[in-house]
Order: sequence, then structure tokens, then C-alpha cells
Amino acid sequence: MATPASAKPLRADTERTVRTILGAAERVLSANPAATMEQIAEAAGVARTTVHRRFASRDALITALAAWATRQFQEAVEAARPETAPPAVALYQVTANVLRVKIGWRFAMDAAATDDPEVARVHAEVRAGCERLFARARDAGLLRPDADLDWARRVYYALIYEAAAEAPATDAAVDALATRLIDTLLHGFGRPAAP
Amino acid sequence: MATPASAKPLRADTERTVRTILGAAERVLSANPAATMEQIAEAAGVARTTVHRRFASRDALITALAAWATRQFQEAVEAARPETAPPAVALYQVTANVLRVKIGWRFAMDAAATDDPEVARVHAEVRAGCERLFARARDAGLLRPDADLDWARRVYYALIYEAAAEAPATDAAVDALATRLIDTLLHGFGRPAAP
DNA sequence: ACAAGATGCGTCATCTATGTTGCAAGTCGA
DNA sequence: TCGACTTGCAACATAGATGACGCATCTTGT
Repeated sequence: MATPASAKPLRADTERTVRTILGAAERVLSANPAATMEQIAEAAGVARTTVHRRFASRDALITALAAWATRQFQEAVEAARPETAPPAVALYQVTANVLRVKIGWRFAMDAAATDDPEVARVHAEVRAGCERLFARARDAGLLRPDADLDWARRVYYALIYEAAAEAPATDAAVDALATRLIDTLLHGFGRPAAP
Repeated sequence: MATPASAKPLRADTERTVRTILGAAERVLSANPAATMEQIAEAAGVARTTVHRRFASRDALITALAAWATRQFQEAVEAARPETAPPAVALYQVTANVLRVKIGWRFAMDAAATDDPEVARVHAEVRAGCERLFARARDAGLLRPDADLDWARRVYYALIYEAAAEAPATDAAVDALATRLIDTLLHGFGRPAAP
């Protein structure tokens, strides 16, 4: 793993510091991807040297950030039980859960395109799960039998990305967003076909 | 204007050089947004100093790149006559035309979020035109009467962004992509509603 | 309470990208 | 053809970011 949980139980304050830095890094970097370690440290309220103590290099920090976000992403997906719940339910649950993560970890999730093997594995896994879910949705009659599932998945990802830009505050707003997103995915904006 | 056409008629070779650099910058920067001037110069087949002679600074280069892409973008939109053609036709034409530009100038179009006033003006103008087009489409019965036009526009932009990632080679492929995109925008992936 | 460990601060070393300049050789345009 | 302009090359200057230490001070875990 990128951050071996088996390594060592960090001291309480250290744990706090690390989290604070990751949070600050997300905030600062999402506003300006070229932000310096200095700016990140300042946003975290720690000295620049402390950041370097916890993360060997800038790359290491970003990798850790991506790994952290990816872990939350994975949990968000798994919590929706996408393999066993009915397709319509799973689709909605996954969407709402993932939106919550994406909203708060926009930069980190984008940076997840790094070549960290563990991060890549998780994303590939989630993607495969998404494909299975879409296939189940089609078999259940939720999607048209002739739907291009790969294009559908890409559109779905794109919609999530776009929807996450709204950054709603409340849980209810996220749910409403997920509902609207799924509705758009399924029916688009045109009038119901009349034939 | 960002690049005053009124400035001076560049010498033929200079014109060529500038274009080559812009093209190389697009290619290199879309692969790695943090690429150096050195890498861009190398890709363009010129000396680094030449790049600096034509573009005072890195920022200036990126601004010029954005301006260049924005100009093409505007032309692509206007060529579709989005204000006068029937909504369905205009929507298709605009999509196909814009896709062609977006495919070749991905980085430049993204960088267009800079605060160059002229670039911002064009994008705001295009966006307003898009909103008018969507309103016309709704009035013409192409979109549901209760469609959220702002969300629809955002989805449309997101779909174009995603579709442009395919980077098809032939004109026919772009047309097919545009068709599929519009179909998705209008009808989604679900089965036609039965009620 | 005490030892181990963490942080802040100041300091230093280094490195890389940016931007400049001068000059010789080549290209363009009228 | 000839003057003006452009390019490549090499060298130089600078700034800003990264990363490493040592030391005094404060926190944590037991």
C-alpha cells in the first residue's frame, strides 16, 4: 500500500497534523494546482518544515492525498452494495455517496490519475464494478437494451464530475442532486418519445 | 485585443514559427500542464530563446494560446448560425463544429479560464448564445417544457468535454460523435417512458 | 512525572525554470 | 541583390521552490 496501515500507530497529535495537512492541501491545490508547500503549510497552520517531515517530497504529499481520497472513494462505493442491491437503488446510492466524496476532494480525486499502483487498482476495480452495475441495469430493463454501456459509463462519470462542482452543503441537497443526475442519465432533456 | 491584429504584419517565417510554437505548446501542455518552456521549444523544433522572443513570458504564451483557441472556438460556433437555424439543426451543427476545435485544442480551451478580458468576453457571449439556443429548443418542443435549462447547458458542456476525449480522426467520426452526443442529451440511456 | 517524540523557527544548500544578451549565420522581401 | 529581420547557440543572471539540520520548547503516552 501507499500508506501502509501496518507501519506504525501514529501518535495522536501526529495523526491530527497529517489530516490537517491533507485537508489544507486539498483546499489550496484545488484552488491552484501549482500552489507551493509554503502555501499549503500556511493553510494548515503549521510550519513548512513540518510538512516536509511528514511527507518526504511534494510528490509524496500528492500521492498520499490521492491515496487518502481513493480510500474514501472506495468506501463510498462499497457502502452502496452495488453488486447486490437492485440496480436502480444501487445506482442512486452509489451516486449520492460518491458525490459526497467528490465534492470535498475534487483535486485529490483528479490527481488520482497518478501511477500509484494501489490507487490505479482501486479505480480499475470500481470501474469494473460500475460496468457490471450498468449491465445489470440493462438486463433489468432500466437501460435500453441497445445502450452503449461504455459511453453510458463515461457520461455517468462526466455527470458526476459536473454535478460535484455545485458543492451543495446539506445532505438533502446532495440527495436531490443525485436524483436529478440519475434522471438526466436515464431520460435526458427531450420530451418523451411519442412513437 | 490580446493579440492586436492591427499591430504589424508578421514576416512569413515568423508567422510560421509562432504557429508552430502554439501547436507544440498545445500538444506538450495537454500531455503535461507543468511542462517547461524547454520542452515546448524542443517539441516545436526551435531554440528556447526563440520561444522567449515571441512570447515574453510563460504566462504570455499560455494567454496567447488561449486567445488563439478561443478565436477558433468562436468561429466554430458562429459558422453554425445558432441564432437563425432551426434549433435541432443548430444544436447538431454547433456540436460538431465545437468538437472539432475541442479535440485539437484541449489544453488551450481549458486554459481559457484565465482572466484575459477578451477571452472571457467571448466565452460569456457563446454561453449566452447557448442559453438562447436552448430556450428556442424548448419553445420548439425539442426539450421538455419543464427542463432546467441551466443544468441542461452544464450537462451539454460536460458531454462535449467528455466526447472530445475520444479524439476521432475523420470528419465522419466527429459527425457520428455529435449525433450520439445529442441523442444522449435528449433521451439519455433509459427506455422510453411508457406513461 | 518522565522519557520519547513532535513542532516551530531560523538557517543553509541546491537545483531548476525563467528570462536576458551578444554574436554569427541564415532567411525573407522588395 | 541587398538590407532588415530572424534564428541558433552559448553564456549569464536571478528568483523561487524544494529539501535538510539543529536546537529550544511543548505534547503525548504510560
